[in-house]
Amino acid sequence: MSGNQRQSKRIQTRRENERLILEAAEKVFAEAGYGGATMQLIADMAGLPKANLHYYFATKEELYRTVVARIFEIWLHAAESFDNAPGPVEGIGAYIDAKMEISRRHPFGSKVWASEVMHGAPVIQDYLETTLREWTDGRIGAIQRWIDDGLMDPVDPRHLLYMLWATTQHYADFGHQIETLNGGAALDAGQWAGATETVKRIILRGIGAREIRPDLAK
Amino acid sequence: MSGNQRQSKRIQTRRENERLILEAAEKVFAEAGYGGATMQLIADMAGLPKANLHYYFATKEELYRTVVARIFEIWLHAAESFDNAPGPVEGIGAYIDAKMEISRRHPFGSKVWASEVMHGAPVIQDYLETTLREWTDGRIGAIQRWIDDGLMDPVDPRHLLYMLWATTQHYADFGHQIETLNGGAALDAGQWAGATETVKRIILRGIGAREIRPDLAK
DNA sequence: TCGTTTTCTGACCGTATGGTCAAGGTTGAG
DNA sequence: CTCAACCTTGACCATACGGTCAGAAAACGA
Repeated sequence: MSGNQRQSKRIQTRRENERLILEAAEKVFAEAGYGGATMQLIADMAGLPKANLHYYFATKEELYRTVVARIFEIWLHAAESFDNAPGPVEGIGAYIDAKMEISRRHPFGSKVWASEVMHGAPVIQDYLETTLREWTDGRIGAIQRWIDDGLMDPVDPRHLLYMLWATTQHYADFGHQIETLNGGAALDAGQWAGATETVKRIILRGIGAREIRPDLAK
Repeated sequence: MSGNQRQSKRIQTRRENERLILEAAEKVFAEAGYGGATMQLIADMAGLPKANLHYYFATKEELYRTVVARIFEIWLHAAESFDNAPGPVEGIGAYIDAKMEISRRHPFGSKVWASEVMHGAPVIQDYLETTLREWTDGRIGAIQRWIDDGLMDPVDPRHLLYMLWATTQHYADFGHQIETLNGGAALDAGQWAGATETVKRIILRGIGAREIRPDLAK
């Protein structure tokens, strides 16, 4: 209860409002698209007057950029699960787990990202050409090393990555379709686990991923 | 050169204009989203005055509905390749071929469909609940029969279908990202073939699909 | 307490959009 | 040729949107 770390009320309010706005914006951009989203709708959902949004974010595009950048951060963080794995079973398995978890917990963010890329990545083209390309090249190298080490079949690493992205993100981006085909109900915890297991199993078996067996190592 | 099948000029012009409008609309809706698309932009791309669009399609929404319905037709047609296949190798293989071909030849349509579903399917919810659900249930039955006949591993057919949709449509919907990671160039014919083969191989192997061997049949 | 900085907000503005309309042009059957 | 049905289009309209702004309110340092 002491005064340690007490934030000034100004900073506290600023953070809280920015959070409210960004969460509302993420949802509205995801559900209506950039063109269909209106500042008024975002303001209403955040519980703030529209003019207040423009106080924190000068323009609609700036707000959108901030939303997309935050999503990219989450994406990058999940990508770390790929690293430092001894083989494809651990690395790709953990990556699928992480990306399925993102689809489940951040469906709006995933949709905003998908929408952005589908429309030609007008605001994050530079991310694609720098950070994403570097990350991709690095992971391609890792996969190739696993292939060379005989830990999996020789599969084009690039297309394998695309498959991983596609299958995991599908559960967020096409969640509405999946929900409809599920009788109108969202997937429950067990169904999410089943989806994750099925995806992991098909892909790991499909690439002929082999467990590392230390007893066979020289 | 005879007059057989000569269309009256009126009908001819009507068809041509509707085609021009629908093609332009598909592209604009795909690139800008429903909210971002404007009738003026579509009109310019079709080479017609805006008022003329409203003569053929009363409202923006009606034009959009028509575009989406056309895409669904293509989708359904490709789905036929699943049928009458003796086993998963032929059925799923042909389906992947067909869907990859759609992604390649109709990227705009695929994006419009994806966008529509991502936004909660406001105009095609009835399709999802009727035609798509029936088609899906039928295919789930076919897959289950293959499993029962020992032609593939016991895999949840539902998630397998989602994987097929996700991986194939990804090449259209996320084509811009793939292009960027491909050094800024669209996939050439060889790369498309490589993608198709990789997807087919990983999935068919992943589900343990076995060729039918007539010599082993009773 | 006082003055300054930051935050908040209703009212307002210019513009772009979906849609309308009336008048003129074109086509084709009788 | 005639006339009705159909097609085309520039000009127009109401609305909704992103963005602005002046002034009130709150927070803060001294």
